[in-house]
Amino acid sequence: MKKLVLIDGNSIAYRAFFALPLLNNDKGVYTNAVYGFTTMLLKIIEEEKPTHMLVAFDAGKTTFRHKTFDEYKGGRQKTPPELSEQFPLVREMLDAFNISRYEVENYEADDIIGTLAKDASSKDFEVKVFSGDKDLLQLVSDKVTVVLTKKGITNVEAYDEALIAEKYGISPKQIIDMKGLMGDSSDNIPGVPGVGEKTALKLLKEFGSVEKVLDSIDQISGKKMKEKLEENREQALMSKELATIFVDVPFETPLDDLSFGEYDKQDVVKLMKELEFTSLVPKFDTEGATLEELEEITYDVLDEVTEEHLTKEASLIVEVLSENYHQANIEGLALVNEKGRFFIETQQALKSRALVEWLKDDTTKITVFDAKRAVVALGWKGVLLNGVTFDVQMASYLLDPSLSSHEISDVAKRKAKGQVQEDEVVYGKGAKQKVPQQAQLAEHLVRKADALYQLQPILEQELIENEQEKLFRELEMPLSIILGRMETTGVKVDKQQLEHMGENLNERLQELEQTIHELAGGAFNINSPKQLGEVLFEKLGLPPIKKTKTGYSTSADVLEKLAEDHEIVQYILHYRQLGKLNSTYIEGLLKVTKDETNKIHTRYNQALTQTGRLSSTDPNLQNIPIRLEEGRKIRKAFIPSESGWKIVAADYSQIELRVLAHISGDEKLIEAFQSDMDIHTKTAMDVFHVSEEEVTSNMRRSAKAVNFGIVYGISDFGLSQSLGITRKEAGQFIDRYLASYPKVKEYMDHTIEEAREKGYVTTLLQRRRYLADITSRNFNKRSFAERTAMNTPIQGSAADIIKRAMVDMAERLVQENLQSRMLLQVHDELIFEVPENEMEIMMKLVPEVMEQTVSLDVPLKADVSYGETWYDAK
DNA sequence: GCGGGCACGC
DNA sequence: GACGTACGTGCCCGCT
Repeated sequence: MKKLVLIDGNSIAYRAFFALPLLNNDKGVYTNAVYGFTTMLLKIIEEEKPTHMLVAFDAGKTTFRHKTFDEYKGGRQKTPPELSEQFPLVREMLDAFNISRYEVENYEADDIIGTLAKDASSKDFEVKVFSGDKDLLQLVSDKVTVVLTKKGITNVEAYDEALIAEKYGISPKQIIDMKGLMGDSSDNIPGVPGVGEKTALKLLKEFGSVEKVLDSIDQISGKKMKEKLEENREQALMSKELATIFVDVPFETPLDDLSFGEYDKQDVVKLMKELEFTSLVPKFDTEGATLEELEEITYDVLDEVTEEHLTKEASLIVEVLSENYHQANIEGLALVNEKGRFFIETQQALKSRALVEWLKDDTTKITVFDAKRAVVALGWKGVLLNGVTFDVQMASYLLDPSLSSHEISDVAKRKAKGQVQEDEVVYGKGAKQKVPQQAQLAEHLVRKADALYQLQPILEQELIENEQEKLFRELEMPLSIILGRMETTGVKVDKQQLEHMGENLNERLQELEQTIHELAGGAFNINSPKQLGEVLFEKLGLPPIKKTKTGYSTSADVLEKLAEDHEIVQYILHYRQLGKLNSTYIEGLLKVTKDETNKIHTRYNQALTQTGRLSSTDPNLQNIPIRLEEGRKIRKAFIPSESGWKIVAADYSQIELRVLAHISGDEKLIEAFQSDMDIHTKTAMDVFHVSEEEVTSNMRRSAKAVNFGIVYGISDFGLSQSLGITRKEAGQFIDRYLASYPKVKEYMDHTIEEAREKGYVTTLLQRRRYLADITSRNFNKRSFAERTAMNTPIQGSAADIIKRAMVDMAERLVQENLQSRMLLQVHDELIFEVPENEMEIMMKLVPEVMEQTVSLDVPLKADVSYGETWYDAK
């Protein structure tokens, strides 16, 4: 049965406003009425489950009732501005929920509600009216219930005919007569003076209506009462008229257009967050699970998996909830293929011979989401997953790395395939994350697997259209397995070494702290930029060189400029340096080192960066210190996992600039690399027009900074910062560089042009990056997009190359039957652990594979070294 | 739990 | 001339 909920918008907003303290958010906007209104909405949606809904508002000040009685609603307090300013927000909230709202000149919300209640009852709707106003009770019928707020806003009472009879002893229609007699001070309806609720009810029970009471005045006992009624005959009739809800308001919209159900939950959450209704967001999310109308999905829960259920092609979910999938719990599995949709409980799955064999089969074609996660999580449980051929997350990432989410639910939504709830909705997040009961879990996993099953051909087609199929199949998919193996292998650390360094650092930090506090003339938290700023720039009166949003900048480049002014500064810089080492690297690494094995298992994110590089987390092993000797010593703690083995490290020399030489075709650059010159010296020669002998260390330093800028796409501003020169000088520098390498200039212009035409740039192996801002009228946005257009093919192609080298290298290790293991990748560097008897071959093989993995117009060069620790492999 | 400031790598 | 300037991760602080 259809159910229409009608809400008296003004009344509920008023109630909410006065029931709740005058909350405001941090922008100073009052939100208490919106908040109360929203909680009421959520409650109504949850409890009433309406199929149709409308919120009616009063429009304007005057209504047709004012023609009858111009003092109607007179003497009423003006709506406080703190409330009236909230009405637009209430409307916004309703729009987010996609709930109809209506207001019309001349009529009150009551009249709109009355009109619709009448119409809907005649069409066999069940109608529920929500208000704080007793007047509405006159609408009650066998089809219409009126819910009145009692106390606060969510404490309500539902009135049907029986309850009205019980409370007042009259029928709903007689509520109007009651108002006619007793009046209503809040609406300034006069009624009959001297007649209150008691008398009115008594009269109505006896005579039935205002008219009949007036016709029968002679039968009424009490002289005074007779007089009052006689004197106020007209006023009583007028009051009745004023209290009568008008049920024929012009309203064109067909009832069916008031249907409620589909709306964008994101919009609601966004608005709730804007208004800082953070407490409602999770509440809403869990309700959202039932709000979103998902079509039913059928599936089987398999207690026993047999060959019957397994086919060559399938989609698979191996649900790992923890962000870190190493040694993680698997919550359940789901499988979709032409035989059906299946959920398998984890324990059942792991002990099913048929399933485990199927997972191990490398001739199957399995579609998953985040292949590495599934393979690694199963791997830790001793189960091999070998048949993955399609990773939906990876496909989505390659098709457009700029998309902020490659979650199944988002990809499904984007491609309009499959109906999936967001993980966050099903599981919650943060500390409140938990696995739902099996039925809900099973359905969620099956829906995800089903979506993958449907998404796979679509994404595959798009990859083919983009000419990215090869990148996907031959590079990223194999690489994901290789990375998973590297992560699982882990890298061994010398805990005692770390602990020893930690003790030493702690001692020195204490001494430094004491010195700094003494020089500052008091104790403070050196790690707090706020407190440090106060000490340096207020207490000690040093000149503040730079400001941040929140106060003084105390960054290293600022402090370096102040080093001459006060002795304290050098100690602070040193304190910072050692503090960083201690907290991030010593304590940080010890925290993530596995106890039994003393190994660290990082995770590489292969579907994140905009350029195609990897990133590394938990811990990040791509930013272990190297520049300063003090920090570099951390690397002494990274050791081979087997005795007698060594660490071998190989890094590409100037891979980005070689890529630039190749794609620009610049003869001078190519020639420099073919003759294996020091590229920064060469750049200095070309930019400053001097011979090799004439290049000073300063010139080389400048040239190096320019090359750095080219590689990372920095601006003239960025270059000016790194060289400590003006922006103008930096700009001239870049111009001179481009004049020296005309083909580079051509490449830069060409790639920007291409980005403008196509909307994206590509790398050597067809990786893409879309640049929406390339046509922006905003200079900054456009400039940034242009630098990105120039830089991404360089950095991205370099990423392509090392990734391919990793795939090649993994293959060669198998081919050559080597025990050596690839452990880490740091953007242009690969780290291995190698047994003694393979040292000779690896020292030759690794650079060879890295150099030969692609053939460019310039040679690639990889330098290789080895040692007992990562530190020593230099 | 989150944003800001800072610092590490490439 | 604007206005904020390679990316990514993680620590601590200070606020909610």
